[in-house]
Amino acid sequence: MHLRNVEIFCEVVTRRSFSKAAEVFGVSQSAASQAVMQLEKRLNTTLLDRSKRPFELTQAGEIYYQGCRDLISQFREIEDRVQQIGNKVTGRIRIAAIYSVVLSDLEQVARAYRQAYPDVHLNIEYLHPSVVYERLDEDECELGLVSFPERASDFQVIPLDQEPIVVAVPMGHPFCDRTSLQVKDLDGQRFIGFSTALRIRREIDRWLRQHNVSISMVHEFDNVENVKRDVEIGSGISLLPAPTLKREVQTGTLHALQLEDAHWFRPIAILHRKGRTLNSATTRFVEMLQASKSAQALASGHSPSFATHGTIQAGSQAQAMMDQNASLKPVAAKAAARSLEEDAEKTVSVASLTTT
Amino acid sequence: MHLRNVEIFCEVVTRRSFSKAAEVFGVSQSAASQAVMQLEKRLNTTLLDRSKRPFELTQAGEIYYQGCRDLISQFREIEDRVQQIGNKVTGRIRIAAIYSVVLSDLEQVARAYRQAYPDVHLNIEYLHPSVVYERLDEDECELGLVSFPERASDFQVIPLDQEPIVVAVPMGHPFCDRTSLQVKDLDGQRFIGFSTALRIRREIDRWLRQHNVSISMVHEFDNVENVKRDVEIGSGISLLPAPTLKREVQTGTLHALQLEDAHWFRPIAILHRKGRTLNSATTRFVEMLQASKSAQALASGHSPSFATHGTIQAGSQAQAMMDQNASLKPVAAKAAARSLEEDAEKTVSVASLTTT
DNA sequence: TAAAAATACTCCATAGGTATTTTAT
DNA sequence: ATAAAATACCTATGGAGTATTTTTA
Repeated sequence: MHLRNVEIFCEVVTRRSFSKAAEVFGVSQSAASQAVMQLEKRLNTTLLDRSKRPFELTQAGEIYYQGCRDLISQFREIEDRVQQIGNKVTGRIRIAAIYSVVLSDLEQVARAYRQAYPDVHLNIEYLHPSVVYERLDEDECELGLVSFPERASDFQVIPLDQEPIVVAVPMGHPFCDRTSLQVKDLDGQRFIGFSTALRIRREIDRWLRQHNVSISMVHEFDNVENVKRDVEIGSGISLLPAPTLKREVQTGTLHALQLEDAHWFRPIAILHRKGRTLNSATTRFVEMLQASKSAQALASGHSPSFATHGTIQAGSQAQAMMDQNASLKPVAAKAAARSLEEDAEKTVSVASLTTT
Repeated sequence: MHLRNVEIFCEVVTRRSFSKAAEVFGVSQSAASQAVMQLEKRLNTTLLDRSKRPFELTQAGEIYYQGCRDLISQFREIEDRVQQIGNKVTGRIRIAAIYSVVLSDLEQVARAYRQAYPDVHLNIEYLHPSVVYERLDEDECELGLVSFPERASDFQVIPLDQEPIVVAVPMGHPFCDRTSLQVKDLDGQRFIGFSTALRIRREIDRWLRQHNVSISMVHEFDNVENVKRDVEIGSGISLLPAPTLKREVQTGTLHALQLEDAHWFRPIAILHRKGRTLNSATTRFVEMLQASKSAQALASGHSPSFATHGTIQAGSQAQAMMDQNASLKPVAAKAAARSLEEDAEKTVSVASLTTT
């Protein structure tokens, strides 16, 4: 009996889907189906009630699932402990990130990480904030990447970044001539914003209120991509975290303006369950993320948290912020090279934890 | 990665031998070797230091073994819980019995059990008493069968039987004419006995002393088979538990005589670790063992513990005691038949827990 | 030298893929 | 009608056996 079948079963159950689970493990839907059927054959029981869609767990399935979930994570922990002796990094990291975490950033770190630790199965999913918290709650991911982290008692919060909030304006907008604005300039503008369900919207509302600025919210979206598209077609302007505008500024489809007299930031943080000790693979990923942020800060000549200290930079700072990522690549690449050398000294072929 | 490989690895470690472990799992030595090597390949580590004989665990191997041992028993427990829903009995029972537990008895129950629960992997080993306790201590067996159970605080003691002690005499011995003896008749006899390391020897010594009978111990052995052989060739007589003489009396190579004025018994008990809750397979086995004893008692017209109540039977009681087993067969067979029917109603092929 | 484990080589079972059918909404 | 899961079928991998070599005490 393959332990992998048990893993697949658990994934099938948590995802309530064979195909989704199959995807996670990089196998065909057929394989996932067969894996579960094999378990059922071995136990001579039916674990899932397939007469419903989505399927339901049978009593046996419930017991099996509850038991095996723990078991598998225990097993992973043992394997991790063994690997630590040889300073090897293997295992699995599942990351649940909010949509608006700058993809290029995270993906760049991920690429570097995969190169540095090819034996780690790294999986990143971009989800709605509430789903990210769900995933963490259900122990279905090792790390969560969120903005405005809620300080729930059972999550460990690791601050990662403070993203400056800048003004996004469409090309051709009167503001385009300027490189920075005052908050009062925003008064009376047509705004594209986030839906009130999102924390960032509530923060922005609060900030504007504090500055006695009133805007007219013409459109609301629950994700940053739609906001940007709407700004691009001239529906209005918006307040957005600088890094989320990187691509649009580079391609010249949007203009970003710094606010001179506001120190508004979107805090980004890494979350993980307090109960579960992070395996070394995950620890390394966190370190790499933090390192990439420090490198960015260094390159742009300020600490990531400079704003909280009130230092105000002059000139086209918003622009500089958006170019931060340029510095990441060499740093990550170096880390990757070093680690690969280390591995090469000891071994040629390294079996992957989850694919063998 | 097969979970079975982990099981094999653990067995290899506890037995400190690939071949022994292979035997336990009913596979070739080669397979056991390959199983461990596969784990090592997956972990990309060496778990065993094979440059020593017997091999030693590496640091990694130690960690892996310690972790997996628990894990596997947890996994078994989960599977057992799942099976209990369908009233199915699967799993593994490893029994460590002392040499002198009447083989025919235990083996008959085992045969009936295997028929009743074909999906249980039942393994019985006959060992020196001290090794039985070791096995229990190391959690390397589910049940121990011993005589004169030590009441260690971490073992649960289930009394199973009280075997009457009878006098074994060779054919042609003066006692052969008689059907029973008095204790005083033993005075001055040449005796074949157990080595003083065995509890039964110390008990017999004590009994004889209490009756002011002195014998001359001419030979000592640490197992009952040698004692019997020595009595057969006329070296002397002996005091032995009645059931151990069954075969010899039937084949007429030895004579067994009851003692009229002594109520000497060898208590047989089942032991198991208090920590570990018995799985249902093991519980059933215990029940079947107890049932077989009750059936014997019924057939021979007395309760197994009758002697403790002082009832003395007349006539060739020793003979009757030795025929007890005759009644076991039908009872066990019936139980087997019933259970097979039950299973047949639900399923045709049942995968074995440990062989799939 | 003897016993135990590793290895070479082989065969067969089966895991898992693709393509298709079945099933539940 | 559609999306998802089960199934049929096929292939390639690898699990496990026998026979042999290697290794350690």
